[in-house]
Amino acid sequence: MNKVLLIDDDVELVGMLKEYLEQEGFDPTVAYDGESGAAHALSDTYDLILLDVMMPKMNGIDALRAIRAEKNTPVLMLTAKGEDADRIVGLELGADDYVPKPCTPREIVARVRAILRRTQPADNAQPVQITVGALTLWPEQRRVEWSGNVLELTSTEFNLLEVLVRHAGRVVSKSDLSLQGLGRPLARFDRSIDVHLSSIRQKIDAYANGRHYIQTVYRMGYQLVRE
Amino acid sequence: MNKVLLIDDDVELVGMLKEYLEQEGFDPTVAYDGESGAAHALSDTYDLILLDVMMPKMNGIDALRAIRAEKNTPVLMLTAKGEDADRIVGLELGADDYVPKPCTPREIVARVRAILRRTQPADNAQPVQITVGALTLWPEQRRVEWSGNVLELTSTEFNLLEVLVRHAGRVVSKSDLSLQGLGRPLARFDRSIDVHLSSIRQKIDAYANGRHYIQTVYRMGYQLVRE
DNA sequence: TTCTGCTGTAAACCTCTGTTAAATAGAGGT
DNA sequence: ACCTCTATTTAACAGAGGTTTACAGCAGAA
Repeated sequence: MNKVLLIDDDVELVGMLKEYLEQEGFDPTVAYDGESGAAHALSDTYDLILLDVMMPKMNGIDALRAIRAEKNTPVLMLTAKGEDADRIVGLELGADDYVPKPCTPREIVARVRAILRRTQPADNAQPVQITVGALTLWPEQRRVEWSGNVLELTSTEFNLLEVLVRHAGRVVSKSDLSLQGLGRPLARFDRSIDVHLSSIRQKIDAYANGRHYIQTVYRMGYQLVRE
Repeated sequence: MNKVLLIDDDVELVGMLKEYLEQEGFDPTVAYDGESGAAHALSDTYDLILLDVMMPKMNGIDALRAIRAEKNTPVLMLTAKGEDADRIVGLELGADDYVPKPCTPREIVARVRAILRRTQPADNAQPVQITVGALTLWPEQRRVEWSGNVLELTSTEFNLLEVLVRHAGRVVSKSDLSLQGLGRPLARFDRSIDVHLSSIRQKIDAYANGRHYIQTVYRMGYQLVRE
């Protein structure tokens, strides 16, 4: 359930929108001016903030500025018609999107969904970080560390190690390694996998003392041992 | 699904653009001259019309005039190089925007989205701003910042970086980069992508200290690292 | 043990990428 | 038309990365 902070002084709109958001499976919190809105935004963690531009006490621009000074929560601005200048200011300050008012709750929720889709990857998304023993691997950064030390791998070496890490503790056949790591089926006398594994091992050995973390399983493939 | 009418006699561009529009979730209809284009526009209801200026039978200006006589459908004009006068006329006649040719499908779709955002704020949700790590990109304004510093990119460099940003954390093949960023399929010995990437990297390196944010994945493509 | 097929690794070889510079193509101005 | 400025593509070469080769060492079977 996504927490949404709704900052707007239009009581009627807020009431309607809050109801609509609840109905659509969100968990909305409400603030009626920029000051208390910003306070809420900073004191709690929200998945998204809906922020009106025109408001008493502290307008949306200043509220956004206050929020952005400390947090990076996605913000969707609600702008009244013809506030074209504000639109640019809003964008420069780092609002993620804007909806021109007047608009229906349906339109707003569509935007909210779009932003959340971007900011929080769906469930089927892969983990950001995979750790096996002393080895930690970040697929989206193509980065590997062995107990804090960065391993300087080439891209193919990284691909192969990634496959092994994802199947840690199980034997991975050369055929699978070739398919997933090199992107082609294993040919009859192809020794590439062996050669790459050899160099990966050498790079790991620089930090691992003695133990062999990548084991060869005769005629079966390779396996990354998990502690 | 937004219905888009595409009126242009450039068969190659139309083919590519149609495909691209479908891919991006639009429902394109095609006409190859002004006369049949205007007929389509008047006989059916579209959310937007893409209209080339230079065409056989009836040019874009006259087609626009014919359409505007009866309908108020948003129109995006495609103008060839140096048709400066035509631009103004086009806008005076009530075109909503124009794109100077040559341009990539990507650029056109960005404009289409911008217009639809104004005319029907709901469905075509597409955030105004995309942030990946220290990098923030505004597709509609064709503007990029690296932690507050504006990156002065050329048009092609921007296109390529935009593609990478939209696929942040995943590898994008040179073939896709060429198609989406340069608007043409990758040829056998084409090194353009590499050269552009090199200069984008240099511009980023001015602000990034040491780390490589655009990684090369040997034989696969490039990947923008995601924090 | 001895034979056979598999694996480890270094080195040769070849392909791909990074980068700079030169050539080409456009756009704007005179 | 011609020149100028800028963006993009092509060309060229150095260097990094990947594959193949070659040979030594190993594992398992007879």
